[in-house]
Amino acid sequence: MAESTSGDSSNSNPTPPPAPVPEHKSWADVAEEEVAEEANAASASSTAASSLNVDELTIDEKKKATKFLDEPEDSNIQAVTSGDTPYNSASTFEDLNLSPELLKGLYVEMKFQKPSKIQAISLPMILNPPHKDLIAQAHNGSGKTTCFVLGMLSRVDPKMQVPQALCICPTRELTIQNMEVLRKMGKYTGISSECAIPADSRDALPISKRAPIMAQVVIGTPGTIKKWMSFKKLGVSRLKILVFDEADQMLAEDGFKDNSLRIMKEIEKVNPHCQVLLFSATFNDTVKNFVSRTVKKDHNQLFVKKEELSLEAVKQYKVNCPDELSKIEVIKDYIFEIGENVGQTIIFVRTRNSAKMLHKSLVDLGYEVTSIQGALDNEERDKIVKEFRDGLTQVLISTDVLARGFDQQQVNLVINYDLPVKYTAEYTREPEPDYEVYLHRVGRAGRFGRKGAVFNLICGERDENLMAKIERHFGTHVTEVQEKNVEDYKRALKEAGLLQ
DNA sequence: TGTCAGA
Repeated sequence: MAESTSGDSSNSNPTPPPAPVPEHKSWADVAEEEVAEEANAASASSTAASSLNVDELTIDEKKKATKFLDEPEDSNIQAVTSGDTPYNSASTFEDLNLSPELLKGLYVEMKFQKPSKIQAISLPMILNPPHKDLIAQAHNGSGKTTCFVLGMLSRVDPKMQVPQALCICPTRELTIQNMEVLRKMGKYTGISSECAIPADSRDALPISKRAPIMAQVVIGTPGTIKKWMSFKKLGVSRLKILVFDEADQMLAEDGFKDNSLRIMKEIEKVNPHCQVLLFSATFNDTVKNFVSRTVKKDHNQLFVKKEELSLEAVKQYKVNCPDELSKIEVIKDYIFEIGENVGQTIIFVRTRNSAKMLHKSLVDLGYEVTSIQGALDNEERDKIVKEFRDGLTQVLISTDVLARGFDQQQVNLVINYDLPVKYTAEYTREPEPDYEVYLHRVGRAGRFGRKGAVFNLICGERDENLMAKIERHFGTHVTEVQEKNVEDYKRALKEAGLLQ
């Protein structure tokens, strides 16, 4: 059984006996506290975690009193490192032995000054030999992308024109977004890259007639990557680093598990030392347990408590609506009316069809909105996202295609037209909220510590229960806004910092 | 049900 520095690896004492926990915990406090939890969770199945030693990473909080780029200073990230490889957190990008070209990209193109907290901790683990696998959880909008993009760019040997880094994302949109970051950051490196997503239908060449991929970095969606690999157009024998963005979804039973595992195994077969990075803002216990068995045994991991994940920057509200129609009225007569100038808005719906219907309803009422969902043509999807990014549209209706990762700083308002629900085969049971999706949706607002608000439109007892469970899960209170009370909405938006 | 694809 585990040896851990928390001193107690038995199940009998899940909470160490510390004094009353102060509001602002020091790193070490949390590390110890959580290690015990971790050990317990892991003990159920004898996983890798059970043989981990815990190094409390030496971060002198006081020395680092200056604010990190984007994360709450007191955010607690629990690090578990395997073996005895010591890692020092990086207080500057210079600490990381990056090439001058990469540094230039970071400072000039990205306009970064210093690593965010997750970057400071994870980058040494990613970049330093022996290049262990890493499972990393970090808050929404905290700079996860930079971590793995930097990892990929810095591992590529510029002299070899073959794929050396591969990143797999759940959606086309996230692939494109990540590629834009990579190209910007790697602008001065000369590293080549290619998106593995379905091409525009017109200039699509059959895969069998395509030249093999030479690009050094490939980012794409699972279907296309699998296809390219099976047609031997994407060689993986020289891969040094494999990244799963939104890893919990990529490895979830009802997500992309099969595809992801197939790709991972294929790579492992020819290339057992390829470093694997798993990044997400969320890892529920089931997935957490599974992924830690999926990667190599001596992996490192970073986790955040779920209570800490709900961004304080984003205020959460709920509106009880007597029926579906009144949801539309709430949106147009109150939220749109009062929140006219608060920035861009994303309205999340559960199904493709409701995206279409709500779009039509709002357009019929004279509002300029667009909508996106997976049934649209790829060209159409790209166009709608571009228009939204360019600020040509203010309101975007979306299924959960955009729930994760979509980074648009002007989005200050998120409306949950439908609450996210976990799909369960046993529909006899009462529905469970999808906590992870909820958190990801909320995270579309308040990017990089900006202000934001989310309105949850509740209809009926079922929704009330779901909402209550969400509140309980994250340990937060979601303020109710009276359906037809203008002042309530105003107060909410003021409180969120979106209204004078 | 939604996310990826393709028979």
